[in-house]
Amino acid sequence: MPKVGMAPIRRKQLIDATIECLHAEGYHRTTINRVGRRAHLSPGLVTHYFEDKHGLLVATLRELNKRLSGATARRLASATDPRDRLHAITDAQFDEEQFSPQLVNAWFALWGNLHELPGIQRFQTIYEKRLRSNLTSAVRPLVPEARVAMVVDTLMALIDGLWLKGTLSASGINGERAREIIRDHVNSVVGPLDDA
Amino acid sequence: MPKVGMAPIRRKQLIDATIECLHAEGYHRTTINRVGRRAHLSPGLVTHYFEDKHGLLVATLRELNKRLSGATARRLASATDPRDRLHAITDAQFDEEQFSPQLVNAWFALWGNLHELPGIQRFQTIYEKRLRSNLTSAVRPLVPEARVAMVVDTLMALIDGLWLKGTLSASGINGERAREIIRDHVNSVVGPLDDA
Amino acid sequence: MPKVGMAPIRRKQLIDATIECLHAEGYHRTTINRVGRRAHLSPGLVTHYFEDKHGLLVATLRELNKRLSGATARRLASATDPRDRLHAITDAQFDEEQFSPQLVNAWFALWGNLHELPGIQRFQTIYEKRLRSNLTSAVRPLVPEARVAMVVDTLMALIDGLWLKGTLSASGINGERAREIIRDHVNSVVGPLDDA
Amino acid sequence: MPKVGMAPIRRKQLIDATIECLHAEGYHRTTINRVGRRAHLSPGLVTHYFEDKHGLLVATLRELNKRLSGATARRLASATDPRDRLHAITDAQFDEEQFSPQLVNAWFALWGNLHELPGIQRFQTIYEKRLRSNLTSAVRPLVPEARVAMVVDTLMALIDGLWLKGTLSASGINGERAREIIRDHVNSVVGPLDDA
DNA sequence: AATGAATGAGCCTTCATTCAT
DNA sequence: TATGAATGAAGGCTCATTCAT
Repeated sequence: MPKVGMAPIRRKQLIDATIECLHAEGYHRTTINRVGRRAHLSPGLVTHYFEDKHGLLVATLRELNKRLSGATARRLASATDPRDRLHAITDAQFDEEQFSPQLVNAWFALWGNLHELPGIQRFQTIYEKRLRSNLTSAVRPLVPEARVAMVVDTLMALIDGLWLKGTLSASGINGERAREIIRDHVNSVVGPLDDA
Repeated sequence: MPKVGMAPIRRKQLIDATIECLHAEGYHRTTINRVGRRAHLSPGLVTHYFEDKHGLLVATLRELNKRLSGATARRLASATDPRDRLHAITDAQFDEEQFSPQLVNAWFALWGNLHELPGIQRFQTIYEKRLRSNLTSAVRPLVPEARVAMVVDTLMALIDGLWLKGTLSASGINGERAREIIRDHVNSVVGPLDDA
Repeated sequence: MPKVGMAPIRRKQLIDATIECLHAEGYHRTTINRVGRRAHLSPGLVTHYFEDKHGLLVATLRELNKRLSGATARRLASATDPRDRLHAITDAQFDEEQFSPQLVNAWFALWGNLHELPGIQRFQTIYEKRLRSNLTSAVRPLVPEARVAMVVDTLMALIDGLWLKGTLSASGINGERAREIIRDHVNSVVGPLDDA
Repeated sequence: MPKVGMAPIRRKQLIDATIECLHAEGYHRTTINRVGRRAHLSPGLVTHYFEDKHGLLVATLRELNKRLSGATARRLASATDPRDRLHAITDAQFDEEQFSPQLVNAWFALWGNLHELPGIQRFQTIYEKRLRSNLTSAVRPLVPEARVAMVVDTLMALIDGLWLKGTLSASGINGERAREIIRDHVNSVVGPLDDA
C-alpha cells in the first residue's frame, strides 16, 4: 500500500533528525544509521530520498540557511529606516529561534567539515555573498562610501565570530548577548542615534 | 639511524605532518596512515610517540596554540604604550607566520571537530581565558571601566570571526586584511590617535 | 536472498562456524574474518548480528551450554530411580553428541580464555550452580547427608577433569571411556548395585 | 661494562614477570612489552634471552611444571608406606605453595592456549606420563591389578578437575579443600585405613 | 514506499620482531 | 649486555552503500 506524497514528510523528518544528531553526537557520529534511528526510519530510506549521505548533509545545510534567511526576510519586512534595516539584518543573525545551541552546533558541525562536502563551498559562498550584499546596501546610506567595505567586512567577521562563540557553552555568548554586542558595534560604527 | 633521543625529532616530524595533512586533506582524511606517510614514518610510530590518534591531535593543537602565544609574547615585549599593547595583542593573532592558510586551516579543522576530541575543550578554554585576560588588561586603561567587558567581548568575537574567514579562500581575508580590519576596529573603539 | 527473517539462520550459521573455528584453529585464530569465511558470509555480518566479537563468543558459549543442558534434560526425563537419575546427569555430561572433540575443544577454548570475556564468568557460574543443584538432589537420597557436599564436589571436579582430558587427544579419554570412569566412580560412591 | 652471568638472573626475572602477567592480565594481554615492563627490563631483552615470545612461554610452563614436580619429589622423599606414597603424590598436586591462585591461573592460561604453543603439547604429555607412572606404581600395591588403570585414570581426571576449579574463585575450591577431596577419594578407593 | 540484509573498504590499534647503537 | 626505535601485518570495528523483497 504505497502511500503517495510521503517525500516531503520523510525529507523533513530526516533533516530534522540530522540536525538533532549533528548537535547531539557531532559530525563524525552522524551516520546514516543513527540518523535513521533518530527518525524512526530505516537507513535505506536515506538513500531513497537523498541519494547519498552527502545529499542529506547538503539538504540539511540548505535547510539551516533557509531558516536563517527567513528570519532576515521577516525582520527586513518591517524595517524602513536605513539604520533599522541594518539592525534588522544583524539581529536576524541571532534570532532566538535560529541561534539555539542545537541549530548553531548543527550548522557549525557542517561548517567545520566543508572540506568533505564537495560542492557545498560554492553554495555557502552564495549565501555569504547575499549577506554581504544585504549588509552593503544597508550600510551605504549610513557611512562615507570610502568606509563601506571596511564596515561590512568587520560586520561579517563579527557575525561569524559571535556564531563561533555560540558553539562554546563556556564562552557565555547566547542570542541575547550576541545581539547586544552587535547592536553596540553597529551604533559605534554608524554614529549615535541622534534622536533629538 | 641513531637509537636514542629520537623522541623530540619524531614528535616534531609527526606534528608537522599532521598540520600539513589537516590543511591539505581535511580532518577526516587525516588518518594515522596518511600522517605517517607524509612524515615518511610508519603508522606504528604514531602510537609509539603519542599513544593515540587523539594524542597526536591534542599535541598538534597544543603546538598551534604555542606558536600563536609565541607571537603574542614577542610582540608584547616591544610594546609599552597602552594602545601599542592592544595592537600588539590583536596583531599577533594575525601574525604573518601563524595566519598562513596552512596553519589556519589545520587549526580550524581541529576546532571544528572538538566534539570528537574529549578533553581538548577544557584545554582550549584555558587558552581563550588567557587571551581574554590579556585583552582586558590592555583595554582597561583605554576605555571607561563600564565598557571594558563589551569591548573585550567584541574584540574576541571579531578575532575569531576573522580567523574563520581566513579559512575560506573565497572570503579574501588574508593576514594583511585581517590586521587592517582589526586595527581599524581598535582605533574606532579607543578613539582616534591624537597625534597632533 | 530473502530479505526478512534471516536473523536466526545467520546466527546459527555464524555460531556453528565459530565452533568449527575454535576447534580447528584455536581461540586466538578465531577471528571475525575467519569465522565469516567459514560461514561464507562477510565479516561485517558478525557485528550486524552479534554487535561484537565478544557477543559472538558469548552466544557460542551459550549455545554449547544449551546443547549440554538439553542432553541432561533428555536423559533425566526417562529416569525415575534415584540412582538412575544420578547416572542420567553424569552420563549426559559425556553424551556422544556433545562430547565430540569438536564441541569439547570449542568449549574449552572459550573456557580457557574467560579472562578476556568479561561478563561471561557470571553466566558460567549460573550454569555450574545448576549442575551442582541437580547433582545434589540426585545424590541426597543415596548417601548420608553428611557426605553429600563431599560427594557432589568430587563429582563436579571429576566431570570437569574428564572434559579437560577430552581436549587432549593423547589422553585417550573419549566419551565412552569418560562414561565408564564416571559410572565406576558413582557406583563406588553410592555402593554397589544390590541387584540380588 | 657488560656484566657476565646475567643470563640466569634475567631469565628468572622474565619468567616471574610472565607468571605475574598471565595471572593478572590473562593470556592474550601477556605481551612482550608488558612482561618487560613488569620486570623493569626492555622488551628487546626477551628476544635476547628467549629467542621468541613462544620461547618465553615455553620456559614459563617448564618452570611451573618444575616447581610442581619439586613438590612431588619432596613429599615422596618422606613417604615409605604405599598408601603414604599415594597421598604424597596427590597432596603434592595441591601443595600450598604451588596451588596459589597466581600459579594456577598462570598455568591454566598457558594450558588453555596450548593450540598456539606448538611443541608444548608433546612436552606437556611427558609431564602427564610421569604423573601417571608415579600414580600407577603407588596405586598398584593397593588395589587389584584389574582396577589399577581405572583408579589411575580417575585420579588423574580428578586432579585436573580440581585444578580447573581452582581457577574459579567462585567455586570455593582452594588448596585445603582440594586436598580434603582428593584424600577422601583416595581413601574410598583404597579402602579405609585399617589401623586396628 | 520501505525495509533491513549484506558487503567490503578503511580506520585505529596492538604486537612480535628486528636492529642500530 | 641492554635499550628502545622502528616496522608492518593483522585484528576488531564502523560505515556508506547496494539490493532483494
